[in-house]
Amino acid sequence: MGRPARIDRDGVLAAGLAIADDLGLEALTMGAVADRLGVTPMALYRHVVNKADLLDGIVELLLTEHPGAPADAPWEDRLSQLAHAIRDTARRHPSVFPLLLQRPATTSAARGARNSVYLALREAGVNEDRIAQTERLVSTAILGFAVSEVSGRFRDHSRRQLDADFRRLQGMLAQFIDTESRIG
Amino acid sequence: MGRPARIDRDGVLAAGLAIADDLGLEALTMGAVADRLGVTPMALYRHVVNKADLLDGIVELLLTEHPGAPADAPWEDRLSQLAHAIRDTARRHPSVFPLLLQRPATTSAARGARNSVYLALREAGVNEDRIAQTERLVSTAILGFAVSEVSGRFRDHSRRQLDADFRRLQGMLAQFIDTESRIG
DNA sequence: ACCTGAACACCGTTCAAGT
DNA sequence: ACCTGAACACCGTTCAAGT
Repeated sequence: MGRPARIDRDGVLAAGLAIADDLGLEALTMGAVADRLGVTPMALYRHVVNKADLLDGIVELLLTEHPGAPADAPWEDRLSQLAHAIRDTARRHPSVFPLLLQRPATTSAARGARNSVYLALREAGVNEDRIAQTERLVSTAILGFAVSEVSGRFRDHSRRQLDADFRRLQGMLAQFIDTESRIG
Repeated sequence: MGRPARIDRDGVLAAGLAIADDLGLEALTMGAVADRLGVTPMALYRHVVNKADLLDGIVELLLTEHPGAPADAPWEDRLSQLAHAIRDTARRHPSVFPLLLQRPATTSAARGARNSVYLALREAGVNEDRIAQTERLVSTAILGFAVSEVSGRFRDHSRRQLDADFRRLQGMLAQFIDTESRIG
């Protein structure tokens, strides 16, 4: 006989993300998530297979957070917007974001994000058989910077300085893409 | 009345690193470290203040692992050697290495590594007031790539492909430094 | 000075039992 | 179908006690 579910997977993931954002990754326990949902820890196991699955789901949330850039803007602007969106996501979720650099981007949300970059690089004139490699290097540089920034590696630097660093990083990547497109 | 110490801090850190290397970060418990040293977990607390301190110490070990590049080689070679040394360290310690991106590089070992890059950039002709920023971007790109590689983000790519990516990354950074040196 | 035994609060996870 | 109570193995950490 069915009982109406009081919690669901999305709710569990959202509660977990909120805890990590507010209190840090080590405060993200099954008990804390359960408390926030008004339920016992054991109830969570119907909705996530274990804590690793919970973490995977939370990281996946980050990828679906921002919509893709408008397709009509010039590719330079779209790439720049994408970079800023990544940086903003990192700032909103400093505890969870670093995990993005540590798992294979094989989910459909990850593929979607990657494809936005592919489209822009194609439009930039990068040769087809160089696009995947160029995307890896560009994305890795942006992610690496965002992780460093939100997890404290640049703790001693001002926001102003980090903004300047980020602009310079974007300049470096633009130059790189430009060179790639000439190799064609 | 003194009793000869059976373990010391360096031994504790080394044992911890070995466990993380062999069995992964989640196997790195106070109990596992103690077992490896033939001692009870409580004995560790005389040599590390707590588990966070143990982790900090282990990460610090990574920085002192490889000696600086020979100072007489041309700066391009020194920078390239440094990049390869970082990548090698990442491969030797895939579980612990990602933490490097997540803490402020304020220890003396970190300062030493950073200074090697400063020297090379100065020799490359980068203007003094641009050197620190250039170092941050170059180091972050290398670290970000190395972390991605060893923690599974590029799981689906062959070693051959990743070697090619790394070469391309170094090319991008060389071009960047070249541009910086022209701005002078 | 250095290590241990006992003890505590907490954590992830299971399983049978309740509704 | 969904949640809970009881239970288990494990974890980090403390403190007083042993040598």
